[in-house]
Amino acid sequence: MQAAQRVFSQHGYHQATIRAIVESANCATGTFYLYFASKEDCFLALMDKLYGNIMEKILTARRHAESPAEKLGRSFWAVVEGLSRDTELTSVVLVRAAGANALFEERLWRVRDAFAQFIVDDLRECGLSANQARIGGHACVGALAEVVGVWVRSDQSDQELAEAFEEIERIFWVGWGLTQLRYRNQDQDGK
Amino acid sequence: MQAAQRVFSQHGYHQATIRAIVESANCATGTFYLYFASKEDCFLALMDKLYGNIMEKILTARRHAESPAEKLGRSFWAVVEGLSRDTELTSVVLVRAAGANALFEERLWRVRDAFAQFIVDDLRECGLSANQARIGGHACVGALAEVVGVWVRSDQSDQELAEAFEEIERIFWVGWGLTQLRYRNQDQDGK
Amino acid sequence: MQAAQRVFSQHGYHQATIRAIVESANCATGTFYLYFASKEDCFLALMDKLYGNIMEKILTARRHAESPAEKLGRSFWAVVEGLSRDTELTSVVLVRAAGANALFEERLWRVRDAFAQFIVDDLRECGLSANQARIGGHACVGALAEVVGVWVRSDQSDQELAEAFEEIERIFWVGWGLTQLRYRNQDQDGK
Amino acid sequence: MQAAQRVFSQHGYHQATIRAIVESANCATGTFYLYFASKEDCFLALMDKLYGNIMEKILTARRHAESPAEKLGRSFWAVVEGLSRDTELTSVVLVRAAGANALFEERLWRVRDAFAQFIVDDLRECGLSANQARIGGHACVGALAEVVGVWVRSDQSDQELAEAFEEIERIFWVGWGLTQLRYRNQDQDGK
DNA sequence: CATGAATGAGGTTTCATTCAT
DNA sequence: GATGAATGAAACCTCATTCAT
Repeated sequence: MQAAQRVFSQHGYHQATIRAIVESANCATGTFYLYFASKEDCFLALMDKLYGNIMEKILTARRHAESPAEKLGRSFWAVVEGLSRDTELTSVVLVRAAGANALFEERLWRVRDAFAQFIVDDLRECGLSANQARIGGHACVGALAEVVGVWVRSDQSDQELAEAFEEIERIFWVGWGLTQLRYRNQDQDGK
Repeated sequence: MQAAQRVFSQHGYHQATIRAIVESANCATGTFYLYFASKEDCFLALMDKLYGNIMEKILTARRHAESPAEKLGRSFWAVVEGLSRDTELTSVVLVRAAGANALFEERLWRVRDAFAQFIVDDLRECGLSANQARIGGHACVGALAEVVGVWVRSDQSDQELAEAFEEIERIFWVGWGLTQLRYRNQDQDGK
Repeated sequence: MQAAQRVFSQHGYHQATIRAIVESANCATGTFYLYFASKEDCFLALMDKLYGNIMEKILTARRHAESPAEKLGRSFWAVVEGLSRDTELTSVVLVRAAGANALFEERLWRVRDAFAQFIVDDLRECGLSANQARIGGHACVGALAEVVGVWVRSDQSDQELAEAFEEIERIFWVGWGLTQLRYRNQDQDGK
Repeated sequence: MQAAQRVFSQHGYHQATIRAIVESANCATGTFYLYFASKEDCFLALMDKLYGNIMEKILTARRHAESPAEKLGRSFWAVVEGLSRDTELTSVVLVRAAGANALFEERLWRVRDAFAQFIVDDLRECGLSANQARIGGHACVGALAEVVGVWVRSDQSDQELAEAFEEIERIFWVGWGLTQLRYRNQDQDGK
């Protein structure tokens, strides 16, 4: 029934009607309400699904990392993997959620802050100042989100998104004065 | 009558009602429609106001720049000035517009792309590869937008936003291998 | 200022806005209300203008008639003259008034009944039964109104309307068993 | 749900509110929109209902007619039957539709023209000139519509309408020089 | 006399949600 | 569990009318 994400992805939250969702899912209106308490709840479930996926990947990645720099690198690529898994879902959550609803917005920011906080913590452990770390965390999340937004709109391949992330990684690593450890390549090898 | 931005800023586009706007403006419903063709038109006017402001600042700044690097630096700070002039307006356009309406979204991306394009052009002139320039442009816009989003939510001072921009400037300049010329300081002195 | 009839004629009563009327009259909204108490009042004034014209013509025509049959014939042609004088006004009153407003409708019927009553009275004097006279009166008014409606829509010439009236006159006169006295020709000659 | 015709009949198109209609139908506002796309659509459905009824009766009547004169006579009485079936509906369509809306008006004229055309065709076949036939068709439709309008306003019995039609038939048949075949009587006998 | 910005009641329409079947 | 007809609150927008200038 999560093919509601198709409708949200195409029309956005407010333009999407329950009717369109259930038609897309080939079921009746009432059936929708067996699985979701409300339209809002359905959207939140989609948000949670994406963020759950990503957070899980991040946490797994970090468990296997031995240095702060490795944690940073692996977290970074965990996000890429999570976002590029399902373009539609990513589009819904990253692009359609923002101005739709106070609750979505709040949750969206909470998760972006959480992602940023991982980076901030790692940067601190890598020796950067509190200010540099804090700003760097948000800047990095913003940069990633923007290229994902561009990628989602333009229907580029996963490969192109990965290249963009590599360049962002390069910029930030150099900017932060870190030696780049290319965890991404190792991830790819492992696959 | 643009104190409609107050209501949009507080409630977002869809939750904002014409009634709330006119009550906030101490006028009648019909009066609103003397100045705006529709609710959508009103919101677009706010978007155009902010973007007009910023674009004007950028273009002015670029006219006085002599090197690509200077253009890049001055454009960067023009955006800061434009965004920090009016927190409420910035919040409306950057945060509330995204998922509200297909038209807003499209216009929002168009402007973000336009901003990114300035950076891309300058980076190309500075000798970076097409790919690096393109990705760098979007990444930079994303980083700036993110810290503005954080700033807007947290009611920090303009000074704190400026510091964040300085750090972002530093990261990207180093990441791009450019020598930083600190146009911002000169701008500030000039004021 | 009665060029309000232009707007009513083009758009009908409800679709016509005061704004359109005053723009067409090159004056301000307030000025409209110096001459008419309300939109309804303005429309009623147009109705009264047309019916006043016609009624006056009828009464004049009847004063010069010596026999019931002559009264009938002359009344008949007075209506034609009145209606064909100003196509636009005729269109407004005959076509646009009907379903627009209870008051218009009531007045419209009152006048049609008044016209019919002239015919009824004359037919009675010509010896027809009460029933025949009553039905004949209404039928005749209806027939005339219909061809006027067709004429108004099709922008035919006055001559064509006159021909249609002649044929209607012929049908009814024969149907009523009256010898036709061709008062119309005499009217035309007099002009 | 076509008891919306009750409200249209009482108040006319513009004065009739959806609220009044649904209150009269003892249902909710939304329910109205389950069955009609809009207020206009609802009114058009009523128009089509009446005209569909009448047209069907006419076509049936004409199929069983053997001579042009018989077709003419039978068509004539088919209209009477159709109009007198439901006073309210007739009142809505014939009286309330005219000036209410450009679309209604256009459709109203189209149907009146269609009715007139039947008569015109038959008259041609009966040997009348093109001009006589054309004018006669419209005049006849107008005469019928007028007496129906009077009848609707005065709450007379069906019998009185039928008598009026008989007299109109008589006038036009004599006026056209046709021998009257009294198809109506046969219809009535057959019932 | 003339103006036209301001008014605000009231209309149509949408759509998330419910609940009897 | 599944259905979908019914609900009705609430939103946007129009436009005849007023009145201070």
